[in-house]
Amino acid sequence: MNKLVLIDGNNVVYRAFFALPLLSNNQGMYTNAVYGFAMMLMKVIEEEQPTHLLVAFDAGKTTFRHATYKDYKGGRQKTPPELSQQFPLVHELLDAMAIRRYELENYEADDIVGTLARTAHEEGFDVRIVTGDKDYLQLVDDGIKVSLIRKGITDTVNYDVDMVHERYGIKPEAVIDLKGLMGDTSDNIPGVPGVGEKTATKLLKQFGTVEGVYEHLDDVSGKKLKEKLEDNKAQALLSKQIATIDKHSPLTLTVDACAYENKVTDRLRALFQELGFQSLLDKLGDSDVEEPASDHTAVSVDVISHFEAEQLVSPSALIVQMLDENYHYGDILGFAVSNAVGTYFIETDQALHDKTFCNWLEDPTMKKVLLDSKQAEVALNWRGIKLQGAAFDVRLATYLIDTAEAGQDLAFLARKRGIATIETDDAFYGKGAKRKIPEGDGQAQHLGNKAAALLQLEPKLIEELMNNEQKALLFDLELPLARVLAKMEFTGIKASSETLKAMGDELDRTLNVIEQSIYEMAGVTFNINSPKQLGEILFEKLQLPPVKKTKTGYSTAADVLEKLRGRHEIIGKILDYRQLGKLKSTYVEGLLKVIHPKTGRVHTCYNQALTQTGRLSSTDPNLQNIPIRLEEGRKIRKAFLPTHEGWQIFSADYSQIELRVLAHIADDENLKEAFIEGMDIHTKTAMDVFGVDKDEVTALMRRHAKAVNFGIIYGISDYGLSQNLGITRKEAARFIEKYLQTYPGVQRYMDEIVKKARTEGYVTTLLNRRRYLPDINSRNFNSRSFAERTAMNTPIQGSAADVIKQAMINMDMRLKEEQLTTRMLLQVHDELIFEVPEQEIERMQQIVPDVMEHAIQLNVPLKVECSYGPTWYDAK
DNA sequence: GACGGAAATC
DNA sequence: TCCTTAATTTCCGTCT
Repeated sequence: MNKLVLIDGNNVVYRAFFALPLLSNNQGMYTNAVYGFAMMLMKVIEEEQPTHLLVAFDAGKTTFRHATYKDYKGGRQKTPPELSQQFPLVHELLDAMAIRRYELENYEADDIVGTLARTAHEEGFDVRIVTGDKDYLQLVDDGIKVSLIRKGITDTVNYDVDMVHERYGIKPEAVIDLKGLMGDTSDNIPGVPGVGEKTATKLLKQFGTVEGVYEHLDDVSGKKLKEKLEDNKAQALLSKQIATIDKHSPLTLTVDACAYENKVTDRLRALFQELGFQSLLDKLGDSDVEEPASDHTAVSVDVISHFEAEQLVSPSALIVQMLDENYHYGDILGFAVSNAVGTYFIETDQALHDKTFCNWLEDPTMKKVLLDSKQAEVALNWRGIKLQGAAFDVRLATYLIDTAEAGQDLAFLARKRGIATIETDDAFYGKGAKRKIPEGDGQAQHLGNKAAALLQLEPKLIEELMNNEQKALLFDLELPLARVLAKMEFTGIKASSETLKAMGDELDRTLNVIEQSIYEMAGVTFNINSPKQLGEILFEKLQLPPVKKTKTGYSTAADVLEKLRGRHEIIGKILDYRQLGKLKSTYVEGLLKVIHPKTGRVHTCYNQALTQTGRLSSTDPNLQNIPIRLEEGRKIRKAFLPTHEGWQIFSADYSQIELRVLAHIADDENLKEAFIEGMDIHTKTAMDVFGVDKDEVTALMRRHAKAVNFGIIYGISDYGLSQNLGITRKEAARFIEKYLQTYPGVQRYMDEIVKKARTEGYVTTLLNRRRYLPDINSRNFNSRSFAERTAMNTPIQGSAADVIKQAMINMDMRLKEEQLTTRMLLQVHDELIFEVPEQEIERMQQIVPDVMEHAIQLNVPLKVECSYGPTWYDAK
């Protein structure tokens, strides 16, 4: 049987808006009404399994009802802008779900619903109406049911004829009479003053309709009531008329046109992603149910076995497709090229043997638009091809425009800019274990689509960058940096598996001993690595006092255990076990797995378009968190060596770069002075804050000053500082106050940057990197506070990232200019690692500080400290 | 396969 | 009254 579901769009969207807190996505768009509406839709579709579906909206401000009664819906509050903004999104949602929406000039949603309900009912449809408006109950009939939203958005009561009778004591068609008598404040319908639900129901039970009441007015009991009815006859009849849903409105669509197929489209996925609806995205489930491929064949793709020179013009978009995230190891699945001449797909083997194509790849005058230029360059490098002419990188561009877009699939990036022709890689190849190349030749089309989208995206993205004043940031910083990083990654750093294995054996022996003593102290054997089991042992069996809880049980985090250290000797053992276990599994075993079998080197992947602050991140392996703080861990660094005998590992790190950047941005005289005078910054802070002379600064004072300095660049809270220093919150608050008095420029900066974030919605770094902070005006204290701290921190951390990125580019050029054989290997946020032949050490000690300290001119000096040794461990 | 807890870095 | 210090990655155990 056919089933039609009709939804009063306006009503449900309103309901959702007021039922949910004012959510927003990462771009600051309000989304709560859309979210609630989507939830409701998905629930109804699942429960009702409709064959036909329509969402009706009110059109414009006036309807035929205003002609009869000019105050209809008068006195209503204006729609808040936070809500009206969301209606276009609701429309987009419905389009993405391929659900019919409809509005009709002069008519309200209920007239559309009423008319369709009637016609569909006559055609034998089962009809279900979803709304929060009780007026709709007048439509209830055999085969027409109304789901009335009670509270929230998904809590509904289903009304059939019996249910209406049970609740109101009248037949559904008498609902209009009820309203005629009692009125409706929300629609500004007057009714009869003094008649409420009780009286109205009683009257209708007796006389059936409003007209019936007036026909038998004499039989009405109660003198007062009779008078009131008499005086307001016209108003009662008018009210009934207004409350009556028009079941014969002049619709321009038929029930058939509302046919609905429950399909999950890429477009919907992309929209949910854009809106940040992760939970709904998960609900959509796997992407097996896809749009028909025909939607993705708009681009005509030539599958070729070799290129003619005329087909490779400049500029061209180039897709170098891989499946494996790790481009050092992964296979290239094929290439696609799209340009003014056409769009082409070529298989990997044929491409790599095609002279014309390879020459084109290596020709710097032939401009290429890429999705991820570093990935392409490194992958080709492993195949002996030196990619040149990488003129544009969509990944980097979109990252700069909005860091929140980091890691989005090309399909999403393109769709957002009106190019809706491609599927996501996850949809096309499948994700996780199911990832594979689909049967048939669909891949050529998919990659062709991607290349064509890249080509179209470039001018749009350049315009967006221009509007943000970020063109220089892309073309003079990130894009050149990608070339430098590609080289560093491909070079890799030599790692000794012998050293690692020896350390692993040593760790195993120690771990075994500790493990046994822990079991002995506990009296049982258990899995020490399981926080759950460990919690039970410590806090139940051994009766230690729990300090902190997690969602799932007792916290056994290091800072918690540290507080229990004196209570039981097992605590120290557990901390040791944890520490060494981490070394063994992550660093010894982890690193052994990623030493390249052919090169004996470790090739990390830097993610240049991920962090919200502009820093790089490093994966496979992460070489930015190799231990250094504790000696046991630091030994891991002994496994990292220079390529050649007699060479050195050379390390150069910025001293206090973030505080220097803060001094510059805040333009604080006192803080600047400290750096200009070359003082120890923490001692200087201690002097200023405690008002003592240099030689009066105690170790404790310096430690406190250091903690405040550290906290200040993270956007401090008094609570945080008190935890860190083990002092009371009040004392911490006084510290901070004192600090900000000492450095009034910093205070001014903190105030201004938060204000700027509030008005502009984002903050920027020295080189115009941007971070949006949608939560800055949130009513939720925590979200807002977090956004405020982020506003203070991001310009500092991000500008420091700008500085070192510029330094890397300059360093790369300088090495070339001076024709050195030294190679840059790693970047660890404020530190660069090189391998240097003995005879170049002296030169490097001059060049590196020079280049790094002058990467970007600040109004305080930058300072770089260098060191070197036969292994990374010794470069200290 | 997803999630939470823990730990490593700057 | 809440709740409370930036940014990451990796590993392990547990649950579905």
